[in-house]
Amino acid sequence: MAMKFYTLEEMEDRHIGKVGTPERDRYEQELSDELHAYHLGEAIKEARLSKNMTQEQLGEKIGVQKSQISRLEKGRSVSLSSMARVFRAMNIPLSLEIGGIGKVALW
Amino acid sequence: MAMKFYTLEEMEDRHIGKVGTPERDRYEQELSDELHAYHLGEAIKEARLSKNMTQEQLGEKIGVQKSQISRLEKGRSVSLSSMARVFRAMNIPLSLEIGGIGKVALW
DNA sequence: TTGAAAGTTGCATGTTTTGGAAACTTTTAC
DNA sequence: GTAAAAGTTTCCAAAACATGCAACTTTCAA
Repeated sequence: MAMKFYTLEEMEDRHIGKVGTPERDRYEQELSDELHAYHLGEAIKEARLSKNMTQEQLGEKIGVQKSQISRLEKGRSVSLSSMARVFRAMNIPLSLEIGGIGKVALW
Repeated sequence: MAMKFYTLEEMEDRHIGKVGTPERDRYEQELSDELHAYHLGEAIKEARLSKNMTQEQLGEKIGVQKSQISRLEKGRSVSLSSMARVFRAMNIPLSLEIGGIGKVALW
């Protein structure tokens, strides 16, 4: 008995919605959010290591436990506040760059 | 009867904690978060206007009501996801610039 | 001045983040 | 190979966010 196979795109179209619909945009947004959270976490870690700190030390600095730092570095959707707090503690400049508009310092 | 007056700094020291303590740092962090949220809101608005869109149109684009856009522009601590979603909808590049580390594209 | 369009706010509610504790796992130095 | 240090994960409660909806206010053009 022959079986029909689908491409990832076909499945996404069928189950999430066609490209261009708000639902689909939302889905792709979430996907990329995770990717970015990942990168952000990496960045935090890189920064921390560049300052020769352990998660615990960084945690102390901003008043949270090391587990919290671990979570941030693991990058499960890090908030702007967290980012700002962490980089500020390390005295590393952090800003948002908005194409054609300008930069917004985050701390 | 004479009355003692205090400077803002004195009050902050007394009621929130001396500068340098985690509590105090947290407090000042929150203060600046608000400031930034404000700027971020402004930035969203500026971007939206630069694209000649109403809050309602932008809302439609990302699948939320105009009230939501209003709130974002009013800027009560906007999340990274929101920022990304909004600027992405307007096709405006958005990235985080981390001093000495690099840039992280947010969408 | 008035009606429509644009923007803001209160309320209710579901979701996401935050954070501490403590257990568990991985890495590192002897 | 062991013990300590560093990092991760789970459990769970509290705070912060996101949102729709509907009423309200402001802005603006005719």
